[in-house]
Amino acid sequence: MKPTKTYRTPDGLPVDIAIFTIRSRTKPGNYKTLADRRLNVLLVRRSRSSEAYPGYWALPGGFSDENETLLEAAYRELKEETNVDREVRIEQIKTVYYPGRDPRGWMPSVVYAALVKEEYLLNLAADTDADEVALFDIEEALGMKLAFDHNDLLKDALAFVRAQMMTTTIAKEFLPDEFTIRELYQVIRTVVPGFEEDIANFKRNLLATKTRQGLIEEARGEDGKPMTTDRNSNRPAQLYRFSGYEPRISIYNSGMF
Amino acid sequence: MKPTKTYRTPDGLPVDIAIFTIRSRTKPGNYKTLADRRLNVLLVRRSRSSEAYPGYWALPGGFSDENETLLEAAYRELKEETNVDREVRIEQIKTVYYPGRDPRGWMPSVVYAALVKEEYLLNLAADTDADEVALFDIEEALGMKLAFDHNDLLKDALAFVRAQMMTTTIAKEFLPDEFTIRELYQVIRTVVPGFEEDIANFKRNLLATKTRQGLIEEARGEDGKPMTTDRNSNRPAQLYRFSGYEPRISIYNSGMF
DNA sequence: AAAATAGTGTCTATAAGACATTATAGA
DNA sequence: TCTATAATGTCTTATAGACACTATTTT
Repeated sequence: MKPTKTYRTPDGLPVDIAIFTIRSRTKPGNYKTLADRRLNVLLVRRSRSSEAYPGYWALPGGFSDENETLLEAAYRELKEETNVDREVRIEQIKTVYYPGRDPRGWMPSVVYAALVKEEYLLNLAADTDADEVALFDIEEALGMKLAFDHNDLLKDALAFVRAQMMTTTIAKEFLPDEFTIRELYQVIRTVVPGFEEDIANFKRNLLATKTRQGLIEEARGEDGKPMTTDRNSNRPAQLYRFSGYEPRISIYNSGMF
Repeated sequence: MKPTKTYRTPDGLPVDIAIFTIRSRTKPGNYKTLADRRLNVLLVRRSRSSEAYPGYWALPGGFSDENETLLEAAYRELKEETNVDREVRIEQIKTVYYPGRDPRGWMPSVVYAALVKEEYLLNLAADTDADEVALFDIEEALGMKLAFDHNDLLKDALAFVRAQMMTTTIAKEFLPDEFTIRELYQVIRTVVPGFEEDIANFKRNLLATKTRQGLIEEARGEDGKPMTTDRNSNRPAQLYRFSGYEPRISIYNSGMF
């Protein structure tokens, strides 16, 4: 029941944001080869001793104010930390509070995850203020002792992104509009290492069949000719794009519903 | 960036909860027949003119305090509204805030959904306080003008429950441990009307096959004999239970991963 | 030729979907 | 005999999964 009470207006709701990106590193070698991809997360460090966890790395965050939505606050955070101002997918993960989660007192947190293309983060260091900002391999970040309960929050955000990776087409947030089968495959595996498939079958499963819409389709130029790329190999590879079909899957019928 | 500021501690975070149940109504007639099932949601009405929306129906809600978790607050709400104190599945849906959502000022809300078995709600009226409490057919509730933005919150909670219904075994929250195929089918259809399958194929898809684990399995008594019920029909029907297998589905391979 | 990725082809078991039919029990 | 649900059976066809093989381009 909503008790009758007089409200003291709080200053704003804390918002923390796990900013994920996939970094590609081209392997050295005499031949063109597939880049290494690693899932990274952006962390910040505040050294001021006025902070509760001085010197600890933490998820970036701040206070939403009463003149903005929570999502707007998340975008503002993203902008402040990375100077990224473009169309970026941001998902609300969860809201947490439990007694003692912040030594300063009553402090809930609304956690968001942002999925950012690597290219958008090129000028990362340049655009942030005096605080330290860096990208970490996700495994490394999970192994660090982060400020507050940010290890838990990061774990939750990661689980969310993993689940989304398998059930939606967020893979596109980490890929250019046109991509090769192996790039897509690699992005999925980067986020969900357990995923493993025969590439040939993988591809066949994604293209349209007689009874099923395709998740992806061949990219064709204006002339109607198939588009290819040789960025990953000497032999040019067909480019694909997502078809726009977003299947809704179900455990109760093996098809879509 | 977390600004350095002094915190005024808020009173607590508002929590609203959409309490869903499926009500069965046995159809009159000379022969035993499948009960009608309807998805219902619990709403409350506060008439005090001190309220912001006096006389409007609303999702039950209240303030979490700094000595409890948000989930505990949701369970407390559930208990206060329905006197249900048992194992009930509660899911956090989302947290909302935008300027102007509450005329009284800065007022976010953490929204939960609870899935409650009908039997638990038998003594509903008896156990609540002076405020009006009632169950509404979901369609009816969506058609009403609810207090605040509760129409939106309800819609979100419903969408969440529908998605979960198709991708997890929450159907069990609305069923006894042992159920017939048609009961399960009916529960799913009650929540997701678009779902439609040939019952024979539906059943075959849920049982184990040579290459796939079963979602459900035949219920057998201690003597090893198949358990049946005649609650829906004159001819006894086989009872089933969920096997405990929770498939994780993916759009990238038609099997599970 | 070597290296690396790209792409094709084929075979088989299986299960999905459509549909028809039979069974059971009580009124 | 009627009503309602329960249960079984069958046929066809697509396709998932396994695996082997060929192709292309640059160094």
